[in-house]
Amino acid sequence: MRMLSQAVEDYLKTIYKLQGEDRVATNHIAAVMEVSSASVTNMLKRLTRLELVDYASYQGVRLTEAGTQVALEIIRHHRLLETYLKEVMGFSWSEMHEEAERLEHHISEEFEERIDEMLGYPTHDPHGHPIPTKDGKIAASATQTLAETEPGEHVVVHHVSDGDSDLLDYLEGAGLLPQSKVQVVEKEPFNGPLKVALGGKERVIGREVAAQVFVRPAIHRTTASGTVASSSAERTETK
Amino acid sequence: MRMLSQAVEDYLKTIYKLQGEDRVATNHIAAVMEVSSASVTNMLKRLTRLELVDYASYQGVRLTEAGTQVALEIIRHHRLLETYLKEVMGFSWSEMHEEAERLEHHISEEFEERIDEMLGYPTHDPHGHPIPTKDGKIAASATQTLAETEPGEHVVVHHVSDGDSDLLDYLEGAGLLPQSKVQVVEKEPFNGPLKVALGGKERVIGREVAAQVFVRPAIHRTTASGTVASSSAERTETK
DNA sequence: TCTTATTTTTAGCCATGGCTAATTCAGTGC
DNA sequence: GCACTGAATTAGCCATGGCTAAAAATAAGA
Ligand SMILES: [Mn+2]
Ligand SMILES: [Mn+2]
Ligand SMILES: [Mn+2]
Ligand SMILES: [Mn+2]
Repeated sequence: MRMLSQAVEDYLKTIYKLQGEDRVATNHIAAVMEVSSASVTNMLKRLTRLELVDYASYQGVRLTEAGTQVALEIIRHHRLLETYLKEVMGFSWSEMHEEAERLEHHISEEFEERIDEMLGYPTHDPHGHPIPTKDGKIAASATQTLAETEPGEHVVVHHVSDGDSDLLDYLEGAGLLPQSKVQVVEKEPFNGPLKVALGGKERVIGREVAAQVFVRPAIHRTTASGTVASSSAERTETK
Repeated sequence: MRMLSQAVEDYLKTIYKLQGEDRVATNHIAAVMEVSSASVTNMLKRLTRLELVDYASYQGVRLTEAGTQVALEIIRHHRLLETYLKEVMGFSWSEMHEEAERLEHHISEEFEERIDEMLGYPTHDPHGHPIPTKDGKIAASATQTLAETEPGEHVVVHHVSDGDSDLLDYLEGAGLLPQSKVQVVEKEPFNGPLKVALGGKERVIGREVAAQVFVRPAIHRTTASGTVASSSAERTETK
């Protein structure tokens, strides 16, 4: 396939993220990408010619298999870059995302390979999002949020929303990053705050924040030393 | 200044490299950049509107002070990136240059700052080319080549040409990289090969290769331990 | 079913940055 | 001073990817 432009790659990535079971609406893409609907229609026609999407006027759009592979390749770049920028280069949450958003379109396969190796072939980025493999497979993510978790339940943070970097700074301070073990102690009614226990301390967090924290049930097991360890069930269904 | 495109940045960089004392010709830029002369004229008009060049029809072009600063900023990115890609990420000579050529247009000031710091604020890239400072100053380079060096002269390799990566691989194997101490032993006439001494061994190299190796006279001094050390006179005139 | 509201597309415009072919300019030789 | 030649510019085209405003299609409500 001929070199794809940054614009084409960003459209494919956006469609990938918006498409669940059903087709994605023109206006939806326009809203997320902050461009006019007319621009979206124009691009969808070109993506159709490139056989990267399956599109019919007024019927919305879906990625073809080829389009999906391109989207996953870009997402792989993005997530490997974020991991590298944060772990190796010490970028903050906000800088990291912005930088990865640009560089994802400009690194070579060689560069991708090097950072993957330097990072020890990570499977998840700093947000806890799965990193697609080189051959375009991606692990499933957790769908349960901390806000939906019932008091008494023991969970492990799987991933956190990557939309708001101020939120990420807050979550980092609160210790609510991927791998953290959390227990919900209490939930105030009427969408009130949650009292959670983590790292031996109790802490109150708002319902909105809790809805951005995705969790998996913790698995309890007794270690050789007799202490109780827990971790999330890591299902790696590739869908 | 508004965000400049990759094309604009590459034109400025090319003009910077071509301009010595006098103005640069349209055809010269076209040849180096492998675009048509018409495209160059078109771009020069736009660069003029942006006040990045001083251009008059049929009279050639020169960078303005603003244009020079942009060019130096891009060259700084390029050379810091090359150093990082080679030293930290283990890229080869050929991959390194290609990668830097693209990434130089897409890294943030933050990224530039981080790699500068991680590298310990280097003054020269792996070719021995000076890295412009953040405030747009650049050290002078050596102008004498090994081919011009007379037998008996002791010199230190200052920088090597960065045009041909196969040549760079060869020079690396020959030990003719920046900082290497070399003595010309013999020069065959009629543009014949040179016999040089370096690292305690003698070696024969072609005149063409020697013309791509830039050197400075070695300064001899006696160390405390009695051995003789030499290094090049590092003049850092910023021009 | 018919009207209305919403979504989407079309039409037409613009900037960027390429290209080829035709023309114009500047310098050299006569 | 004039013709010639090579360099440079102009004219006119194209693809990409934005935009606004108008028109058309679809979905929803009475
Ligand atoms: Mn991100
Ligand atoms: Mn992007
Ligand atoms: Mn280079
Ligand atoms: Mn470049």
